[in-house]
Parts: sequence; structure tokens; C-alpha cells
Amino acid sequence: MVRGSEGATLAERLTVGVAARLSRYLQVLTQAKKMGKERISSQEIADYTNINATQIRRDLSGFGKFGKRGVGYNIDSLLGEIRKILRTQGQHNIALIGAGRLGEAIASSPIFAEHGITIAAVFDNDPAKLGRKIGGVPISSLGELDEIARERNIIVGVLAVPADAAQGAADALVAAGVKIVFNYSQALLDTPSDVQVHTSNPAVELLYALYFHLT
Amino acid sequence: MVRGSEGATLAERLTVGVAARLSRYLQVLTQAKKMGKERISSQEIADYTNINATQIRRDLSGFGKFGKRGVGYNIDSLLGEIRKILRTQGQHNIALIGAGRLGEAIASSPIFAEHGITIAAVFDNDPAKLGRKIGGVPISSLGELDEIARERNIIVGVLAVPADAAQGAADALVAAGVKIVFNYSQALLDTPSDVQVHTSNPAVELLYALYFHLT
DNA sequence: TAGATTGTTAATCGATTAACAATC
DNA sequence: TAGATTGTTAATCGATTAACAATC
Repeated sequence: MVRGSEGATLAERLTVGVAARLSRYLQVLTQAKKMGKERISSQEIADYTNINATQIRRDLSGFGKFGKRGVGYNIDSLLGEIRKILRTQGQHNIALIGAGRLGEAIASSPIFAEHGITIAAVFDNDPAKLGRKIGGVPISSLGELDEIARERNIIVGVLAVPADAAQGAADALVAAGVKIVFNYSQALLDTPSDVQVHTSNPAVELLYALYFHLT
Repeated sequence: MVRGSEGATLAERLTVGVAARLSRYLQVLTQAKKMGKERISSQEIADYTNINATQIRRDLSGFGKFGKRGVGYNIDSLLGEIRKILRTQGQHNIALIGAGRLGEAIASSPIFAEHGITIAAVFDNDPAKLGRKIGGVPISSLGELDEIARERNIIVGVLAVPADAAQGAADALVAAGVKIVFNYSQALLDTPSDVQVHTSNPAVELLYALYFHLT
């Protein structure tokens, strides 16, 4: 890590591992702050994330001396520092595809808003749903995706559709210039190589958790 | 990896990384099979998982010679081998806490059933919901959790409740002997050290995806 | 045979951890 | 001061990758 004397980071790109861990610290800090805590130790973060405390201190100390020995880290200031490192201080607009039960659950959860992420558009192919609002956002038809995505500067799409509709929805997102797709269906998606697909599958995680439970 | 000459694995415990990757291969193979494919190459798995093809071959070859040079892997037989390694051939019963939109979405998804995981009980504290069925399973009150969990041999609980109800529900699961908790709320959970908590947060993954998009 | 893809080697890099002086 | 916790070092281990012979 190359740093100037003023703390202005001449940023090299973070490794995937570091960025993933910093994101998780961000989540713990956000929740701890909501619980009214003002300080937190690397050990407490470790307990919540299952990431080793030494690793946490090491990750953070690569960017500056954010903690106080004998005391821990100030939650507010550490939140600010990590947001700076991850460049997540702006507002980000995302599109949700699928206004079924999962889509509604996602739209009504505070989980995105809490991190400055706004669901700026919701799409569904069911004509009966068009115009209805979920999470305060009216449901549009998939035919409008292209126009709306460009107009609202959307680069992230969340797929909450059945497996058999997933590839079609992904194609529509890609056509509209979306570069990051979160896939909550089981389907495997074919996309151009400049599009990042994140597939979330609770069953996969569960099989893996069971392995360690059973052995 | 210590192996006998007959392929009978004198199993050492898998590392966390290997078990996580094998679980993901399982998911890709399951989907590829549904799409009617019979064979798959390490490169194809790599395209769907973003895991390096060499790493995939290396992970698999640690357990046997499952592939055919010039051809690839037979999907059915590789599925069987990985299931053997991960010991996920049995049926597993899990409990779902929370019968709201997210709970319903989870219960009605084939994602668990596909991997031999059965939602054997659903709990909710809303008296109006008791007895109603979701995913074919009647909703019980949280007061019955202890009895039902023991009776149905449930060691995994999935929390689909609001953040402010999550700790209480987690306590109830722990009291009922559950050792693996999937937390779909934002709440940080305090649990005994022999209980594995997996917290899933799409916003965290998104922040991290955005970092790599923006840099 | 020719082309494709595995299984494996060798080299590198990042993650992980224990330990402990520094210091709040 | 005494206790706690950071920041950092040093050592180890697993992940990652390119390359390629083996072989289907």
C-alpha cells in the first residue's frame, strides 16, 4: 500500500479478499452503531464475522492508525475510513427485476438503504402488477428497462425472478448497460465477460455448513 | 489427502476453502444437469463460478481421477463423487423462522429441495398465521419450537424475521439444540461458540462488487 | 491422427496466526 | 500504575496460476 504523508491514499487496487473483508467490517460497524455502541475492539468484530482479530487489525493498519491501544476503534470514525477506502460514500441506484414475494421482501428491507443503495426502479412482466408500488417505487414493464436504466444511471440489477425467467431478464439488463447482476435464482447465467454475476444460493452455503457440522 | 487403493477416502477434514468450492461445483452441476447437459469441462465450471479452471481440476484430482482427458467430466458421476466427499447424500431437515414475505419466498423456492434439504417446520409469532400452510408446511408458534425441533431432528434454523426479532429467535433456536443458524436479518447475533452463524447480506456483497466496478 | 482437456508440477502470492512490544 | 488492546513482525500454510506432458 503506497500512502502519502497526509494519509491521502495513492490507491492501489485492493485485493478481492481485503475488499470483501472491509465490506463485512462495514456491516458490523453499521449494526453496532445502531445498537448504540461507540467503540469496538478487533476481537468483537472477530466474534461477529469469524475473521481472525489479527487479520482485522492488519487489514485496517494497512491504511492508517485508526485504533487506540488499550481502547479499540471509534465506530463512527472507522465507518468513515472504510467508506473512504471502499469509495462507497455516494448514492447508488439499483434496479430490481421481479416483484414477487422475494422481490417485495428485498424492496421492503432496510438492508440496502442503510448503505446508501437506492432501489430506483422495479420491473415485472405481469401486467396486473404494473403501476403498483413496492417499497415506494412503481412497478414498470420489462420493456421499459432500457430507457429507465439509462435515465436513472443504474449499473446494478438484482434478479428476483423464477429460474426460467432469469436468463431473459439478465439479457435485458445487459442490453441496458448494467454491469453488475445479483442473481437470486438458481439459474446459471451466460453474460459477457465485462458483466459481474453474483449468484446467491442459500442451499450451497448450507451444504458447506453441514459438512463442518457433521465432521 | 490420504486415500486407500480402492478410492475409499480415509478422510481428513476438508479445508474451509475446498469445502466452499466443492459446494459451488455441486450447484453448477445440478443446474447443468437440469439443462440437459451430460458432460462439462473445468473451463465451463470456471466460467460460471469465477473460480480458476486449474484450481477446479486440482480440487477434484485430490480425490480421484474423475475426468476424461480431451472430454471433460461426466456430470452425473461427478455429482455423486462430490456428494460423497461433502457427505450430503442424506436428507436434512431445517426450520424456517418467520412466515413473512421473505419466509414465504424461501419456503416456496425449490432451491433447498433440489439439494435434499427439507423445510420440516415453519414458525411465526403472529397468531393470525398459525395453522396456515406455506410450502406445504403448517405454521407453528415459536413456543413449540423446542419440541418440534427435537422431534424432527432439526439442526439448522433459517431466520427470516425483522432485525428486532432476530436475537430472540436465535436464542430460541439455540435452546432447541440447533447448531447452524442462517441469519437473513441485518442484526448481529450473539450465540454460543458451538453454534455457526451465517449472515447473508446482499448490501455487503454489493458494496464490494461496486468497488471493483468503480476502480 | 488431430484437437481437446485432464492431471500435475513448480513457482508465486496472499491469508492466517501467534506472539509481543508499544501505548492508551 | 495495571490492564487492555493496538500495530507489527515473523513464520507457516493454503490459494492461485501458468505451463505442459499425458491421454482421451
